Amino acid sequence: MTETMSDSAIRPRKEFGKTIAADVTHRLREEIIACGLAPGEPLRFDVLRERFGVSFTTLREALTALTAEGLVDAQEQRGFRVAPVSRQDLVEVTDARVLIEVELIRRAIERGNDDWEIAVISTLHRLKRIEQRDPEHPLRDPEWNIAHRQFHQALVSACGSATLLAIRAELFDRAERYRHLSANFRPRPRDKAGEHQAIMQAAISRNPDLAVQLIETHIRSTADNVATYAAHLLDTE
Amino acid sequence: MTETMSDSAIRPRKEFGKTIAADVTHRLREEIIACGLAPGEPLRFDVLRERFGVSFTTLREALTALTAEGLVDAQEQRGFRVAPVSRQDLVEVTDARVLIEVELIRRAIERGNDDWEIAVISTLHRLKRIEQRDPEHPLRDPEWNIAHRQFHQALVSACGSATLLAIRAELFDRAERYRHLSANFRPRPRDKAGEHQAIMQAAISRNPDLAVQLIETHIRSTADNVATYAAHLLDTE
DNA sequence: CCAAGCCGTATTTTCGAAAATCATATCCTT
DNA sequence: AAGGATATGATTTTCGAAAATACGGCTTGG
Repeated sequence: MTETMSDSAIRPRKEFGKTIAADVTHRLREEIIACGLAPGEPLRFDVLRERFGVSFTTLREALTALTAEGLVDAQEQRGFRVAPVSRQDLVEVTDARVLIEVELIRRAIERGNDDWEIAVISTLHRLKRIEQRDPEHPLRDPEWNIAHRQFHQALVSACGSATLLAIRAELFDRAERYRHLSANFRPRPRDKAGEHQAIMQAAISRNPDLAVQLIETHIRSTADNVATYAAHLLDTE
Repeated sequence: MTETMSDSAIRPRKEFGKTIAADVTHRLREEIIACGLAPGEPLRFDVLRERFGVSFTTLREALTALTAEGLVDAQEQRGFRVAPVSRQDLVEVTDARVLIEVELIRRAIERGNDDWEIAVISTLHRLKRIEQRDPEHPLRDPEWNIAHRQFHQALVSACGSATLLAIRAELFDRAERYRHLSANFRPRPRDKAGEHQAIMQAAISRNPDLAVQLIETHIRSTADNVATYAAHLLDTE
């Protein structure tokens, strides 16, 4: 009876109705995206078992799921490692994102209703609010990352295709890892707040061509930034 | 010493260097695509364990991988089932395929070299050869399915993006399942051989606009066929 | 000195039993 | 008799031990 849903003493909280494997998958994904586990780093079972407090099999399931998402690299019979990064991969992910996101923003603008507009506006509002706390290093703030993800998610959420949304989400995660990779070396962030604001306005005022152009620029210039400031990490691999 | 690599007496062959889990994933994928396991059907461990001769954990890993591919549906704490089919899902998969495949065929035509042309021509040749064996029911011939997959794969293989190729392959598999779903009810196949031939010629003669148009028609008319002849299976779910 | 094969160790992969969770039928209470 | 709690059986989920496989150093023969 003293057991509420969040006896978050230490680790072993686990949301109701969810499997431990799904929980570990989620936590591992976050760590890899945040580059707490470096690209190319071997993922040894002993170490992970210690860190997450679960058994071999459960870990294996999580690693298999992340392999399908492109965040982990399975080397059969020789274990897993964090998916390596490369300039080529960055280019591919960026291109794929542009292709898909551009299409989805068009569909969303065409189909979005009141709820969609409200979601776009409110997620941007929260993002800006959080941004004010530390305008210099937003990427270091986990809450900013969540809010940022949710804003971009909201923008395309009305596109009408769960299939394409799932693919988009996967590519977004892979791109976010590259952003984190370069975050420590980037001198100062460019005017992201302004860009997000402009995208929101183009979307809400139902101007698909402008929105598409802004989104494409947003994605490509972020990738260019990564390629510049993480160059030393991309060429060695 | 009598043990060569293919002592394919019964089941337990396993390619060198591969894990059992990867093998089971592959076999399960094929069965689901061929609708040997019906859409929506519960995937009980006891049954699968019997059928594939592996343990709980190995099965779980395979099911997790297929869940990420959209062929299996995980219901946390309540097991797995074959991903259900629906008209909506068919439309989404078709749309996504057109979006991506159209882009990839353009890139492949622009970048393809001699090896690419040879691959396209030879995979089509093999497909036609196999097709002659049973022109009425090609889908029932596993070899035709493989050859068909390889021809479409070859067409886009020179696109230069492993990322997009992986996404394309996933969508192709999901679409192929729908084709098998309606195969038993389709009166007679339309002129697929001719369509493939035309696509090949447009690609090799480096006519991207024509190739794109043919591919889009090819994909959409296949989907329309499915929607028509598997209607009773799509509306009930 | 080098190459090739071999052995011991480190690590992954697989298994089946045990724990956790869900679904169903049963039994109270009102 | 209806509604709700509870026990029971079926099924999934998790675990750690055991088997399989890869890695690295060592020896041996040329």
